[in-house]
Amino acid sequence: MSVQTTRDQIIEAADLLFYRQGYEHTSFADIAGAVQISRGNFYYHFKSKDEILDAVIALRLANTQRMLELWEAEGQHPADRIRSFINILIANRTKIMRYGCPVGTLCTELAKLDHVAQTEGNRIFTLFRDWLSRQFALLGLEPEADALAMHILARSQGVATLANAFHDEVFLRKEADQMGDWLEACIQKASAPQS
Amino acid sequence: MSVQTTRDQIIEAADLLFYRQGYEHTSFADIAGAVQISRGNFYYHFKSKDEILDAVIALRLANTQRMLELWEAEGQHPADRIRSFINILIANRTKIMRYGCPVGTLCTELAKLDHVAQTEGNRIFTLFRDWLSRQFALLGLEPEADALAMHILARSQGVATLANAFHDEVFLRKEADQMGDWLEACIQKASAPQS
DNA sequence: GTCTATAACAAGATAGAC
DNA sequence: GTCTATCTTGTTATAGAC
Repeated sequence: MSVQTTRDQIIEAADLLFYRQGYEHTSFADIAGAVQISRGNFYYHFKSKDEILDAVIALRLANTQRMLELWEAEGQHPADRIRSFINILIANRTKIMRYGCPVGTLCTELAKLDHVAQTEGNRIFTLFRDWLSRQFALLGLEPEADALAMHILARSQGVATLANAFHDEVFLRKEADQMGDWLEACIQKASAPQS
Repeated sequence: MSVQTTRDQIIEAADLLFYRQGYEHTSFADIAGAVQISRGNFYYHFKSKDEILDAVIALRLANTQRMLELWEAEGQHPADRIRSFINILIANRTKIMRYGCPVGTLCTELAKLDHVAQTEGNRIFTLFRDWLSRQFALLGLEPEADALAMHILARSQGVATLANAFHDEVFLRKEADQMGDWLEACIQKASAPQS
């Protein structure tokens, strides 16, 4: 791991705490404790708590972008890439069952707080949405590509919410499988002649 | 409207505020302001904020129970009853787009706060789950009834989350329609011979 | 100039005594 | 019902170390 500036450490600690405890429930004292610096020292790096949130969202946007580009490079077929998306439910199942989806829970919280960063937070969703939409378009499902992207995005959100509430891994795996089946049906439909 | 005790007024006001602003972001002062009583007087009725939360959850449990019994009485066929469930997305679309699903957002917040009332809050989900499961069983989908209940519950949660983030009514309506289609396919499958 | 720690601030919270 | 106590929050001011 490369050398981290104090600023980066703050952002990283805040990122983790915002995910685990929520934005509002995380105080400067919490972050300061994690980074091992004094509370007041924060203000050399950030002018306000909102600014830390902005930085965390920017980090998540960058990380998401990078992940999507990786999936794009790794998956030859668009269907493989969409499977990479479905697979995050499995790969992150432990965290999801404990803390929910990082994107969904943040956007939900910001909406409830009527926070100014709401729009910026939703851009993480938009990143997934547009990327998925492009994959479905590549599958030849052009006119409905965005609706299909929103559909699978919603499915994953719902699964995360219930897996979090019920701490149910069997349910999570079963639903992920069903999303895979649904994808297969989409591909079949794309390669079938127009009805 | 019948006469309300002060206690009932507090619970009702807290119920609304917890939904709109979230539990943690709602203070005693907020509730007191809504009910037009002094902060101290509140103490006569509730010893702590957690106690108000318990009462709010109890109210929501009772209201949900009543609603499910109504759907059961109104709908002759189990499919009609499940359609009543799907229809709440449409009926409450304005609130959902502004504040999300009352059940999902509360359970998500309590999970993040690691709150003691988490288990009690999840019982609202369980109420829907068991009721839906019974309806699917009545449709003759016995062994998979609970999985189907969880599936449609997850779908509705995902739709609420994304409709809230994107404030997209068209999406919400389209997904509700698709849930209706999915239900039809379930019924078909139930009446078809074993494969 | 770069970074950090300490102290104190006002506003807000819950809790509770009277 | 009023009034207070105490704690925590985000924030600022200031002073010191590298």
